[in-house]
Amino acid sequence: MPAGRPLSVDPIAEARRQWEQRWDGAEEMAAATSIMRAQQIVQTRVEDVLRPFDLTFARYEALVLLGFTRRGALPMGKMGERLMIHPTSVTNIVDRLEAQGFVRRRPHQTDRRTTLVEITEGGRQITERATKEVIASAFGLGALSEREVDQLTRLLRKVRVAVGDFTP
Amino acid sequence: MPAGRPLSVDPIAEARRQWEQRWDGAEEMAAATSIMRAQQIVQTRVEDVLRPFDLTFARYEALVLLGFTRRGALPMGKMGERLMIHPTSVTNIVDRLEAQGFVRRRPHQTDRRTTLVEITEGGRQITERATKEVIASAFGLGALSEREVDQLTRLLRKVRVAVGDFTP
DNA sequence: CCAATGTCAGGTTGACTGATATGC
DNA sequence: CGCATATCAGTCTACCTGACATTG
Repeated sequence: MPAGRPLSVDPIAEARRQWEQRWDGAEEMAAATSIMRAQQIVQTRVEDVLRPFDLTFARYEALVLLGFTRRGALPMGKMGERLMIHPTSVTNIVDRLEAQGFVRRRPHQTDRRTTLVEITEGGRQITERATKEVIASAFGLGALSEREVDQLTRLLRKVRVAVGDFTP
Repeated sequence: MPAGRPLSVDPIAEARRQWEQRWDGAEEMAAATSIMRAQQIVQTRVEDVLRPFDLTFARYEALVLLGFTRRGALPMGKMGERLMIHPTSVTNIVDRLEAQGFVRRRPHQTDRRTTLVEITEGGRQITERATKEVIASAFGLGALSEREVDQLTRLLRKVRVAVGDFTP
């Protein structure tokens, strides 16, 4: 997964060592760099699993979200809000999912400005099949115990709260 | 920072609740999604700070890396290895940094295949100035205590080891 | 001859900005 | 009228693959 061969020393620990010789905040630098790398690991691991299904992580998340709703449908705007992505990215992602037959656009009953996105039966099926594999991959976090996984979620929740993702 | 307004409930906690009603691995899903979001937060925070310097996170990391070396120079390949990025990405990043005058390409003394990338005086200066601001931003992790920051680094190190980033 | 190094061309994804058509 | 909703065009970063020239 790394670009090259495994290094003989932890590159982040090494950077931290150098950083603290001239600057403050070496701990934050190390944590931030670790987050950047961990994201890459999770994304690569999940996308490797999703590739045979012709899905990316972003499109997979959209399908899962739609599958969670009662009617299997959401307005474009709501999707962007829940997935925390840009409105034009929603358009882009829904375009692709629709071309694959996994969702379809439907007019809203009362508000003709809004477009509803509805998951299709095919979309539901591929979500089920893909999810089995994603779970098996443990999102690339198989090295952590259940306790550590929860600890991680809890720590990162503080970061998300601080930035105003939601009102706790 | 979020795409829309803050939500009234933690979207990840909500996804976890729904996920565990039908599938296994809800804890890993929540942690993985938290990592994805945290990366976005860190990246956005740092890039906001770096924008006035006309630097991206990737280019800033390259400058910091070069500044850490004794001679202020590294072969392209080594840079990609240490930064864990693709060879063509190294070319791209060095192209831009060179156009900005922050690095320059130099031939290697003995191996004429390799290109050395050397940080310039201007590159060093902008690194110093940018770093002051980056430290002040705490990489977007200001909500965590020093202990929590280290805890985070430690947890994510396990993930990196498991994927073979380096030999511990 | 084979391996390593860096570059280039071309394709993909997703994010962003700014403008626009439509409808509340 | 202002505001919301979604789209479109165009730009950008970063990644990847495959090919290539040069050199060890």
